[in-house]
Amino acid sequence: MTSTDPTPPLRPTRQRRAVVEAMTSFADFRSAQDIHELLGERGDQVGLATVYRTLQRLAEAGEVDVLRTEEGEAIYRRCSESHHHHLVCRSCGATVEVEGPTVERWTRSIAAEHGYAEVSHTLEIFGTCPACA
Amino acid sequence: MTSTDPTPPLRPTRQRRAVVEAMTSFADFRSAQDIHELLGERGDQVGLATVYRTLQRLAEAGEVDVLRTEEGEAIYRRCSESHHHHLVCRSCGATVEVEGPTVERWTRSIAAEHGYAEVSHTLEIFGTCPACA
DNA sequence: CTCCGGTTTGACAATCGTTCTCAACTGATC
DNA sequence: GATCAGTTGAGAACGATTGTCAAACCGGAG
Repeated sequence: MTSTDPTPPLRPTRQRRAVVEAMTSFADFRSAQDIHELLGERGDQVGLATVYRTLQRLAEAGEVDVLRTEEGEAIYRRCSESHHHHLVCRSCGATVEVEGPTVERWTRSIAAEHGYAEVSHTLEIFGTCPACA
Repeated sequence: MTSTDPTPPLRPTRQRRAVVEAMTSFADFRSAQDIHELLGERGDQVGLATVYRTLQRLAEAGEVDVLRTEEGEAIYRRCSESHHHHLVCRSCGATVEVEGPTVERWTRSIAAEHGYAEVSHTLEIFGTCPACA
């Protein structure tokens, strides 16, 4: 913890590039397995373990968002860098990134009111999108 | 789907009572396995599968809240009946139920703005409680 | 009280998403 | 082209959760 690199150099391998690229090919949340399958169909053979590893890295780096389905499965989606939330269609998965000072302020004040520090929060909105209505 | 009971009668067995009672003995979120263990320590021997089943029933009935840990594990906690959210201590798990019209209004308006209907949402706030600070 | 049919239980197997292992491989560097 | 840390992938291992199914249980009818 004194002088070692916290993040060792990342090599831009064929597999990593393939995963990153695949992430740009859809706009909703997909599971690691889905993405693995998608890669296969495209002809980019990538091991399942590698897909998991890569998604993890991307998530840590804040380049993809991770959500949990009701069943506890992790699902991923590329995302913008700033803090935001999602409005997700329950039926087709169509996702809109949303943000706004209102919630941020509200959560902060609620936390402060109870003396909680280092506040973070998760918020997802679900609904039926216009196309699926 | 025509005349069958959607919810067959629930029998108040020893096991079910034990689980319900155990749920009142702590205020933070616990995993099914934790609760199973807790029951064992108390002397209330209940099968793990039964604990899972019972917690599921309770959750469906809205008598307990279910959350997912970062790792995807389901954790449970008894809760009040009305819609609310949680302010959870990252370090000790101490939980406060919070609510307020602000977020409810905000999510509704955001959803409306994008034409999403039948809106619901999940929101959890994490922080360090005063005792752990 | 006893019998009966549906409910519940629990030990154990089976799923399934995810992570681990480890030998083979790759790419940047000298 | 030799070197070496970072990577990969096949398959085993894991851990939470759910399914299976025979035995135990319960409450009402007789």
